[in-house]
Amino acid sequence: MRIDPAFYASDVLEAAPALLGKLLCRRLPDGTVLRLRITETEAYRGQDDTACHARAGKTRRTAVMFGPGGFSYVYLCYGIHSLLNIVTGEDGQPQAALIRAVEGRPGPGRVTKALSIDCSLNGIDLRTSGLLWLEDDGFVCPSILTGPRVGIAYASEEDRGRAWRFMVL
DNA sequence: AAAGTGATCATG
DNA sequence: ATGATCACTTTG
Repeated sequence: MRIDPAFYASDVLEAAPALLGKLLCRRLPDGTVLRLRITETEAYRGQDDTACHARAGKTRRTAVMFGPGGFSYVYLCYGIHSLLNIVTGEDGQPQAALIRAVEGRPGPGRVTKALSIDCSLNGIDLRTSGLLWLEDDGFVCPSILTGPRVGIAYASEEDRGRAWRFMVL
């Protein structure tokens, strides 16, 4: 079943680890439905987080992060890879959880490749969309590891040190 | 170790 | 219009 809409309003520091074990679901243009279990996420939290895209304020690209939780934030990284984030939190607080890996697909670029996700899926309402959504099948992760986020060398030392990366064993 | 790739955003 | 900057992957 689709996850509770209220889930998306929670703070990203709760939501990002809670996404582990959930099913990322995608209906392809040909009608095929793919379901892949989330195994790794990272939290990006607010304008004070120097690693977060929202740090410089609201722009066209980051606008969806400033809205309420429950929407997709997809952007192109390094000219090649589309990266998928789940926007969380209340309206006005820019937060999102990056989906870094799903079962059998380590790497945020591989996740979107496996599910055929690109920037055209930015801003999707995950609570109602038939193209992209999340499901909870009751699976509970046996244990969760945390660590520093990846690829944010430009962030402040303090923010680089935060253990906002979450992975299943 | 480093290329490859293109949207994005701040400059002018 | 131009240029720097990337929440990555693959190849050697």
